[in-house]
Amino acid sequence: MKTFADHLLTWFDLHGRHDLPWQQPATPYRVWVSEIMLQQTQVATVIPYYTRFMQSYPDIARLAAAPVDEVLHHWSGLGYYARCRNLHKTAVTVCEQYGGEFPQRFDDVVALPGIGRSTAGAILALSRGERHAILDGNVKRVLARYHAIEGWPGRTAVAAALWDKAEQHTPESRVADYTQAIMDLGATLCTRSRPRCGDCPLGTECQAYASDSQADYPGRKPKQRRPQKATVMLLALHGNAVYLERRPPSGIWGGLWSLPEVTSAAEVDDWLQTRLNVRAKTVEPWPVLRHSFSHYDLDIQPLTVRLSDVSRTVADLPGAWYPLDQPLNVGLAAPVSKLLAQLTITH
DNA sequence: AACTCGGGGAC
DNA sequence: GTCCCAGAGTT
Repeated sequence: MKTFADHLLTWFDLHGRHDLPWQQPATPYRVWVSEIMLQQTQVATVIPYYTRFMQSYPDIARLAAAPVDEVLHHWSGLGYYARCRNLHKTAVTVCEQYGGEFPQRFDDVVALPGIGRSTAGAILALSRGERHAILDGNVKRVLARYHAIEGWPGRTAVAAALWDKAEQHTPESRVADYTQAIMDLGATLCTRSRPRCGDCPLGTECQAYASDSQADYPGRKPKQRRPQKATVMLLALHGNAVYLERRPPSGIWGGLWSLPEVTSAAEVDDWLQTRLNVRAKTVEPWPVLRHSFSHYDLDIQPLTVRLSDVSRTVADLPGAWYPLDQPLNVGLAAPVSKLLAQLTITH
């Protein structure tokens, strides 16, 4: 009697992905970085970031030694920036507490910041072949269909049922291949829309396929309306430089550099006076830029502000002036990058 | 249990 | 436009 894993492994040898950048070699460090980048992020999006990251930080010691701002610069545009700060924090921890060798015990791995149950399992399974289950978006979809598990996986009971199945199916041998195999199946064949069930090694053992109800699994998240928010971003110009401030570590775009914000155009003069101790020579509005997050829409009103005189600017500014003609070696929020790029063009 | 955290690919 | 992606941390 061939098991779930047997079918999957046979299929994987022929049709799985064997040439992803983090598979050669699949060291704990390289797998770890890939797993963090791949959290809620598609493979095609990650690959160029991963390649650049590995060129700059070929080992964990180099990552730990780098300034967090420089690491965030490599992450800029990838989203979920807490992942990056936790990555750097973990690199420092591993170098200081584990002598630069990634820990091998599951409890030690899952205790590291940014590494949860699934990511810890993936690291140990993929890089060391240890028997641990994973439960990412691919595995959830495959197992929800195979066992016809109803309900949204975000619900605790549904997630628990899926974890149960994930543990049960994980084989004793070839764990690394199996882990890659079930992800590959979900990514290339058991896709969210139009799954290619005719080519699936699981065949009619899949309960969803057997009842032609693939589209019902996994259950959808109950949908909610996105709130609308608005802000005003100031492109405060002093000669060839623009004024940027670092955002607080928590909250949206945490730790990134961004344009200063006010709640309305009427507050611009006030802000310039209190923060920079200057007045505006000209204020020029740009077209509103809509930036959509998964949980709200943000309408950004950019204002170009030319300053009358910056010689009296207060000494201990919370931000800094960045020359527009030089590359910015810091993390920038995506819409801020867009605005600065346009600003550079129009100059 | 619900909320927060990004940006983009696929449709 | 919607949905969701190799999820985790906070409240």
